[in-house]
Amino acid sequence: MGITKSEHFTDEQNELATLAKAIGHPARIAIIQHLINVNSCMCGDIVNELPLAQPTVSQHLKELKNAGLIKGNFEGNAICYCLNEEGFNKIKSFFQHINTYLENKKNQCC
Amino acid sequence: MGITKSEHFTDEQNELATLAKAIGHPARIAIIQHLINVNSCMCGDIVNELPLAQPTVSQHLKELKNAGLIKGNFEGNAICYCLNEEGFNKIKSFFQHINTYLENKKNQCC
DNA sequence: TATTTATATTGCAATATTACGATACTAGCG
DNA sequence: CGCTAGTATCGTAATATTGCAATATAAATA
Repeated sequence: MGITKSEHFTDEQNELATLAKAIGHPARIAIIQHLINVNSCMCGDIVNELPLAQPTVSQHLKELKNAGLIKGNFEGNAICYCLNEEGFNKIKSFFQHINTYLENKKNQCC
Repeated sequence: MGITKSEHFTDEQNELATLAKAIGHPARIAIIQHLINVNSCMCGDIVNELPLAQPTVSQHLKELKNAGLIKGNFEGNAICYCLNEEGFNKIKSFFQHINTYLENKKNQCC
């Protein structure tokens, strides 16, 4: 139905899913990578970096912001975007957990 | 349009997005967590663990499998699913890159 | 072979996402 | 104030995702 039954899952599961989903689009991956490359904060010229129209980029930025993966500060009439540690820290432990498990597993199955 | 302009992005960006997208659903997070918990491989009783109907679970498993995050082996008439290191390793370096960046950044902006 | 068990596939309805043109909003500048 | 540059929001079309009932498939077992 296109509707996710979030109420049946734990808060942690829903939160991790929201974060992963926000990352799950090539344009948003590109935005994250670009924010890492231009070490100092970037503003709206992210639009120039992407093959997408300004409203579309704006929408992607909004989703990353809502998920807590980036933050944006007003600087005059422009906006300075950068990565938000908080969001990434939340996913970090999830993947660390998986990696630890996979390292110890040693093909017990499959 | 619901259509992603994948052709405008790099293979790496598309691949990372596909992986993240596959993880970006609470049911699929739950499946991954369950596969970690029951250290030995699980079969179809994942269905019993989730508040979803069997066809829905089957569909989620398929998506995780297509993304390369799990694999499934036939064992008699049942199927043994487990995590697939390959898929997780691909995301690993992406997040490590981000973490290294964030650790060195020290609030230069925003 | 018929039955059971385990899983996948099909088909469809409901909803979500993606993309963009048009437009609105906001801050700085002349 | 009027204008411009930078962003956000609205509205809408196209497509994707989610979920499930019904059904198909496959292996084991009686």
